Amino acid sequence: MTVRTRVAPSPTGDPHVGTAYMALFNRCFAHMHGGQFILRIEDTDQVRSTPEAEQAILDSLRWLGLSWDEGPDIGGPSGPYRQSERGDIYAQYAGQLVEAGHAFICYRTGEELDAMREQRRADGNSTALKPSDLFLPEAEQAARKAADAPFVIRMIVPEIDGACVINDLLRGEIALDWSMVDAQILLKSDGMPTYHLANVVDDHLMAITHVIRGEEWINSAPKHKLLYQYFGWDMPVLCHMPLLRNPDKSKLSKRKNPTSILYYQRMGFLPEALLNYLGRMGWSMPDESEKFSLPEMEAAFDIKRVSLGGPIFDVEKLRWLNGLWIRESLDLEALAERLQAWALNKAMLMKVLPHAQARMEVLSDFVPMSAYLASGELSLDIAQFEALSDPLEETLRRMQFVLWRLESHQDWHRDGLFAALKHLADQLALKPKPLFASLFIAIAGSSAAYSLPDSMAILGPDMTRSRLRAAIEVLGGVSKKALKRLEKEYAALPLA
RNA sequence: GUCCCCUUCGUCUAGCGGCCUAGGACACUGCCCUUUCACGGCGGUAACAGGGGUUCGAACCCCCUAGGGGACGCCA
Repeated sequence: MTVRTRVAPSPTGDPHVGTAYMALFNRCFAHMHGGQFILRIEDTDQVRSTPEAEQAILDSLRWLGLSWDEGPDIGGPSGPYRQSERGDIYAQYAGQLVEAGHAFICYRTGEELDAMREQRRADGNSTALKPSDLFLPEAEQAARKAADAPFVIRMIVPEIDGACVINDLLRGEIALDWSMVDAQILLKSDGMPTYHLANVVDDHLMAITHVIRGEEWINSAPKHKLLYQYFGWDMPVLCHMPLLRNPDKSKLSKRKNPTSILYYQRMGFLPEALLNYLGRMGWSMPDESEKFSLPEMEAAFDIKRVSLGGPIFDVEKLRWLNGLWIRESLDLEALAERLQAWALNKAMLMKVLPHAQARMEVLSDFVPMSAYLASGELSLDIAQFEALSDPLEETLRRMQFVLWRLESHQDWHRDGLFAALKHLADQLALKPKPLFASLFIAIAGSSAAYSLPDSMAILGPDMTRSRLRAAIEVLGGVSKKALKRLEKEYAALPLA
């Protein structure tokens, strides 16, 4: 038996706890059956994927203590041939389907697709576009081909009433209407495969027998089943895990919660505890013990003990569990080592010292002036914001704008951060100084701190965002109504 | 809007037809321990979404309703 999990780099390059969650359960499942556990990086989007992002994922999974078996190298997009041959093996398979009449070449433009989807939605139908919707008259097809227009390869899907039955290891049979299944793009116009094609081809070539993935994939299972039929390959057993949730029950997202493994690392969670906590999400030990190690979990693992309700990621309980690990599983010596590895080390000092040196008179000055860089959450007081010259409402508004700006910000280095903040200040017709004043309090807990972009760069994206969110709460929070209004204002900001 | 999945304390969960007056853990809270704060110990508040069936018997099986979530991309 060979089990695989697929990990995808996030747009910002942060390794996501959801990835670790899936990897953990895949690993335990493989162990339960004495099989192999393969990790495959899904990396066919040339915009978001970078080698650094891939490396960050692998590093953080290793930090957690997860390991995996090396599967056969099939040279796909994330294999060593990535740069030179890119998606060539997938183009070959897609071409094979076209020849067999299971897929077709589609020259439809984005505008045409949008119009068709809009029409279908207006009619109260699903927005799934079928092959017959997409076919062009022969002359038009020939004309676009002659004009060298960009094209994609799409799969042929049934246009019948009735349902496709999928077997799920935990849920049993699931019937999904064919009407919801669209003529999925298999090969993009850049020649790279979509997830659906890559997924099926990879799993076949790597002899994968079981796939454990997130619930979000249930709806595309019919496409995958169809592809296996078209190719004449055996389909792996599917098992869909529940999705980790934010406290408001929506799918865990960085907009509402810190989701990066790096954040939890930086916050000072032990890898054992984080992994332990993930193991308690939707799963329990037969004896209901709360604290257990990876080997203990593997030894007791049974996929049938997965409960299907989407668990809310509760940082409070994670903290408690982490405390348990610190108290019960580390002696003083080990704890000292953990602290050094965490932040009390020379590398960290070298990052901070350039900013500290000019401000120090005695060595002991260093500790209070740098504490905010190592701290977790700061304890802020609304009085600190009241002392500023701006009204609280205005401070709150700016804080929210900054948070939104940084949520989509990718270049997490001092210059890029400064540029982003400066740009926002320009849009707001402000000098940087008044904008920065409240940010200093949010980020450093005081107006006396190292420079803002430097501080943010050292704190990292999730910690920075988390502190901004905390500041917004201290300022009274943003109601749903206010949020709508602010979103409008934010969208209407001049480009400056 | 269309389809799919899910539904036990605020949260994570145990439970897979009688052992349930529903158990454990976090959080909250009372007491004890303690020079403080934690830790630890002993208690407490708190849940089977609602309505119909099936059954001698239902948290557990079936149906309906409601609620939540997900999917509907040249993202994965």
